[in-house]
Amino acid sequence: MTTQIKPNKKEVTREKNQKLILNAAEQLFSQLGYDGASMSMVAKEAQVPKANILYYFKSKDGLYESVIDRIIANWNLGLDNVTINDDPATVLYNYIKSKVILAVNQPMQSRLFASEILRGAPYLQNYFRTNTRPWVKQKVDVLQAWMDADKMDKVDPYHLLFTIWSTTQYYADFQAEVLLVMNKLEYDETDVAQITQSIAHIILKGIGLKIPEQSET
Amino acid sequence: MTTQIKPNKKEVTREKNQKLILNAAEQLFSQLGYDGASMSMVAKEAQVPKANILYYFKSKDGLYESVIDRIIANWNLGLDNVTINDDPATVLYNYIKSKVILAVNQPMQSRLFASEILRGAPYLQNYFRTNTRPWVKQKVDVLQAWMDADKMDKVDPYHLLFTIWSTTQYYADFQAEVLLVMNKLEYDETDVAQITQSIAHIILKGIGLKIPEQSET
DNA sequence: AGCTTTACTGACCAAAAGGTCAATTACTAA
DNA sequence: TTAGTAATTGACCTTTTGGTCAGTAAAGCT
Repeated sequence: MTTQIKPNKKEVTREKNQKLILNAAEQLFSQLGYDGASMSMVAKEAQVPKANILYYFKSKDGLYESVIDRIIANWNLGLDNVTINDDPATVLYNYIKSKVILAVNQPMQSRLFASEILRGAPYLQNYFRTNTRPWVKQKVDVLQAWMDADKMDKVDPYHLLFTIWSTTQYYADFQAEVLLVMNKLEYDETDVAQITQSIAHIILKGIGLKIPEQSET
Repeated sequence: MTTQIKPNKKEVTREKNQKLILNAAEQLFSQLGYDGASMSMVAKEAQVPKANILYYFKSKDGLYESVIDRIIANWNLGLDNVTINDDPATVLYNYIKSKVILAVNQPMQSRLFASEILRGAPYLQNYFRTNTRPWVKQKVDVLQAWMDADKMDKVDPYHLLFTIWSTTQYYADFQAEVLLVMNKLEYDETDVAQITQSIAHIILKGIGLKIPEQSET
């Protein structure tokens, strides 16, 4: 008898409930912020007794951390495996494009991070230190190498990354403003292309690159 | 006897106290958000009885609105009196520069707006509709005219404005992230110039302009 | 000085917050 | 089955929340 994959009803329902709770919490936290969302709201939204949430996650802080952890787990900073041999224009164009798509289609997570950072990133500090910082360092090195090889303009690589992040995330975090200013109710199908085009034009040309002809993902 | 400018002690102290309260509230709201800051915190920070705040501002909402109103009153969207005859490079360079200075030196207000917009801009909707939207429309027209006159690249003027806003405000709203990633404790004197230079290089070149040699304000 | 009116505020309140816990229900394994 | 254990949750607790109000102090006016 080999150890079977026991279905274990307990674990199954627990995992199901936890997912339910985390989904509700993610939505509410991203919509109302940490202080704006209450445990009872989460309980109601997830259709689960409040005490159950506390039982699973110990505290509101614990729940919040779990929400953040789950997002991080599925988080892809992009630009994986870039090397100095890659073509900067293609790489950066695809990066911008993917970030715009994320911003328009899944703004919740971006907003949760944004409100976290606005408050000084109490829960993300560690993540930034141990993950983002090394990641950035690595990309900065590649960018610097491209610049040294005269493949692109010499600009501060950190600020270049911030420029890409800010311009793309803006459409998620400040969606309300963008829509109000443009007098729209929501983004439509053409917007992703339009936004990508505008940002890519400015940034790529801005660092001495050309938008690649046809870049398939 | 002409009507004198009566010093009126009552009004004087009231105004002084209100300013005290508004300052404290602005700081706390921008730091902790609407829900994160409580009336008693504001009272303590302003060194004023809580009931006094309620007496002046009716409710927490009222206080919050007053804070926002005061910021808006001193708000300058910049780019005043731009016309098609101005030089795009100079105008945009100065605009970027002034926004970076603001972001680095007075991030509080930017953050307050940011957290407001993140939540769907419940209190700013009206402002955006009646002020920002017309302002943007006007600038967009000038930008469009410059493009039509081949003074700069043809890009969507709305997205160009968003690009300028996002890149500059990023250093205020996401200061915590920027500092963590760059491994700094705070911005130093050289950062303003460095940031301005990087952003201006990318954006101006990105729309076919050159950074003006020496632009004094 | 005395009277009126407005400005203020300490004490209080109901509601909602996050969190605890004892009692009750499942499951599981023997 | 059934005993044992873990999962669940209704009721409850404390603290804090935004907000009220009756009483007091302070101007202002004549």
